[in-house]
Amino acid sequence: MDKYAGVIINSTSIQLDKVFTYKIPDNLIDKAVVGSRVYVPFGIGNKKIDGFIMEIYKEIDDIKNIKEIIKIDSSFPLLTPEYLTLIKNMREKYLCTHMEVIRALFPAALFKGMKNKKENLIYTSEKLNEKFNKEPYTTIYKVVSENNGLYTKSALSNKFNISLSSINTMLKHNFLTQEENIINRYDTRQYEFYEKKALNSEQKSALNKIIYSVNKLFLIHGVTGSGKTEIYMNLVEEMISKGKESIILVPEISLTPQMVERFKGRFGKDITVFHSKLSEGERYDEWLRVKEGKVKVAIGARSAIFLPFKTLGLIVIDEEHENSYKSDSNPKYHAREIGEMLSYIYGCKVVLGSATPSIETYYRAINNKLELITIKKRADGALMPDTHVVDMREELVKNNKSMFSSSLFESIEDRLKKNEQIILFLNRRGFSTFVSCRKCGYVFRCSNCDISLTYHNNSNNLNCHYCGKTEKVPQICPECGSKYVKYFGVGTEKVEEEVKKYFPSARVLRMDFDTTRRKNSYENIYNFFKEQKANVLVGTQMIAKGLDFKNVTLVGVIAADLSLNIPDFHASERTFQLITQVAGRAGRGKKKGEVIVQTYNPESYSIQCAAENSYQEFFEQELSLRRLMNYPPFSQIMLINMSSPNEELLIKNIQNAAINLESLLQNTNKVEILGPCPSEISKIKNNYRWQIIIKGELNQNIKKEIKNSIYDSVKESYNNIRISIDVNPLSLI
DNA sequence: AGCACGCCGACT
DNA sequence: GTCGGCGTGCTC
Repeated sequence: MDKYAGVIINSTSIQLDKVFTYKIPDNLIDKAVVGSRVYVPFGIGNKKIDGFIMEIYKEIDDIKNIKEIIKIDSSFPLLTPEYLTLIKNMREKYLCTHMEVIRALFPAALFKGMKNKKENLIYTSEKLNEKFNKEPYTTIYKVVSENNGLYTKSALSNKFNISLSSINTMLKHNFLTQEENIINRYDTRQYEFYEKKALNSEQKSALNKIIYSVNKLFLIHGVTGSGKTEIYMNLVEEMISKGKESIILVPEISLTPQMVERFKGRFGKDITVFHSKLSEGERYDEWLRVKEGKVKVAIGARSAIFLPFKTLGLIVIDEEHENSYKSDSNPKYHAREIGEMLSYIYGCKVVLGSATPSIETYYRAINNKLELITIKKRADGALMPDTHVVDMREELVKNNKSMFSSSLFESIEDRLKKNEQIILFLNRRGFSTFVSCRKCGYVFRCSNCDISLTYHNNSNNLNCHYCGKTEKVPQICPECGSKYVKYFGVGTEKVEEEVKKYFPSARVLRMDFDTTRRKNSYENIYNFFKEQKANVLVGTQMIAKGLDFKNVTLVGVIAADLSLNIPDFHASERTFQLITQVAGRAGRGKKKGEVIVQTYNPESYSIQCAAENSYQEFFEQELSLRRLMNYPPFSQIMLINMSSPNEELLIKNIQNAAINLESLLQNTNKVEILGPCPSEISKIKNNYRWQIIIKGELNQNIKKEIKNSIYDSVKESYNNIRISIDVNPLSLI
C-alpha cells in the first residue's frame, strides 16, 4: 500500500513554513517515520533539499505533481514525540517557523554532517627484518616501542626529531602501524575538588521543600550570598542518586567562573559545560556526550536547556531575572518559559533562583503558579551591607564637581588605607558618552546609526557602540568650525582615570566589554582581583553578576540614574536589580560591607528600595504602577519592529500594517495599538527602524492573526523590509 | 528564499 | 527583431 509523508522543508522563510506532501518510495516505507530527516526534490529545478517528516498518511487528497522522497538521513537523530511537542509549542508561542525551532534545538554541526575529530596514532608492528635492521630504522623502532600509541606521525617527528619519510617507509613495510583515535574536544582540565559544605537550616529546608513537594515549579528568592549554589549542588546529587540528569543554567558562562569551578570540582567528568563560546566541534562533541548518556549534569548558558537528556529530572535557572535568558533571534524564547514547557513534557522540576526576581516571576509565585521559597540570611552568617544614598545635586551645591561625592571619596581613602578592596560600578563603557561643540551645540553622531559617538581614551577614537564604527577625534566642529569641542558624560574609562588621579596609590582594574574581548581576559581580571593584586575594580554591569570576593568591603555606584531614565517600563525594575546585585558584592567575608549609591533621583522608589534592601516594598510599588498602566504581568505585549535601508518604503509599509491591525483589532476592546513610530534608536547600521507595540489581552489566536496580518500588509515589499515580532519583549527599545 | 515566467524598454 | 530589466507567483 502506498504511503505519503508530510514534510517540513529546511528553510526559515515564513512563506515555506508549510507541510508539503511527498510519496514515500517502496524501498523507504519501513524507514520513513515521523521525525526522520529526509532529502526531497523541491521547486521547479527539483533542487535537493533537506527536511523533516511531520506526519505519515495512508491516503491523500488529490495533489497534482506529487514527488518522491529521495532518501532518509539516518545519521540525524529522530525528532522524538517530546521534541515534536516542543517544536509545536514553541512555534505557536513565539510565532516563528518550524525550522527556526529545529535549528535552535540541535547544534549546527549536526546539519552539516560533522564527524568526530580523529587522529592516527603510531604503534610498532612486525619486527625489523635484516634489510631494515640499520639506522635510522632501529632508533625509530625503539622510540615508538617506548611510546606505543602515544603519538601521531607528526608529533613523533617533531618531538624526537625523526624524519617523516622514514616513518612512512616503515609504515609501508608494516614495521609500524597506525590506529585511528577519536579526539574529544571537551575540556579535560582537572579542577580542584570542591568539598561539600554543610547546609544551614534555611538551605536545608529549601532543599527538602523542593525534593518532597508535589509541585514542579519553584522560585528561590534568596538574598545575595544566601548560598543558592550549594542548594543546587545538593539537588543535583539527589537527582544523580535517582538516576536522573540535571541542567543548571547561568546567565553568561564566562561571567560565572566560580559557579563552573565549583560544579566541575564537585561532579568531575560527569559534567558538561555548554555555551556559545565553544567551537562548533566542541559543541557537537558535548551534545553527543549528553545524547549518549555519558553526562549527568550540564551547566551552561541559555542554549543548554535543549541538551538531549533522556531522563531529565531538574532544571535550575540561576539569576532568573537576567535578560540573557531571552534569545534575541528567532525563536525569541525565554529559557524560563522553555523550562516550564519541558517540565510538562518530562515531568522534571524547575527551580528559579534570584535575589531580585523579575516582577513577572514573583507575581506568578504569589499567585501560586510557582512554589515560593524565601531565604532571608546570608549562608555563612555574613551581614548585609549598610547602604547610603548620596544626592549628587547637593554635592554640586557644595561645589564638588567631581564624579565622587565626598562620602564616597572618604570611604575609598579609608579602604585603601585598610588594604580592603573596592568595586566601583558604572553601567556605561568608554570615556565620555558624547562629544559636543560648546559653541553651537553640535553633537557627534554615527553616520550609520542614530546614536551619539562615545569617546574612548585608550584608542583615542570616537566609537559607535551599535555598529562598532570608529572615527578619529575631531579637532574642530564640522558644523561651525570652532575649536571648542568638549567631552561630556562619564564612562568606565573615565572612572578608571579619575581613581588613578585622585588615589595614586590605588592599583586599578577595569572590567567591561572593551577589556574582556579576548577569550580568557575575563578570567584573568577576575583572578587578578581575587588574588588581591589590585584593590579597585571599575566595571559595567558584568561586575554585578555572581562575583564573590571576600575582601570587598566597599561598593560605589557612580550614577544609579543611568538605567532609570530609559523610556521603557522595565527601567525601574532593571535599576533596582542592578543596584541590589552590585551592592550584594560588598561584605561577603567576615567584615561588614558598605555601599554608596550616588544619584540625582534619591527619591526614586527603585533606588530607595534597593538601598533599604527591600524587595517586597519595591515589588508592591512596581506592581501597582504596572496595574495602573496595564503593563505586564497584567497584559501581554507584542513588539513589532520593521527595518529597512529605504526609509520612505518603511514608513509607507508600517503605516499600512497599522491600518490593517486597527481594523483587525477594532472589536477587541482590551487591546491597544501604540504607534507606528520610529524606534528609540531610529537607525542602526544604515537601517531605519520603526515599531508598533500591541498591548492587552492577547490569546494565542489573536497573536497568530496579528502576525498574519502584518506579513500580509508588507508582502509586496517583503524583500526590502525586515520584520521582527517579539512576544513579551524584555526591552521596548 | 529561490527560481522561472512574462511583459516592457534599449540595442546590434 | 533579440537581450535583459525585475515585478509576480509558486513551490508537494
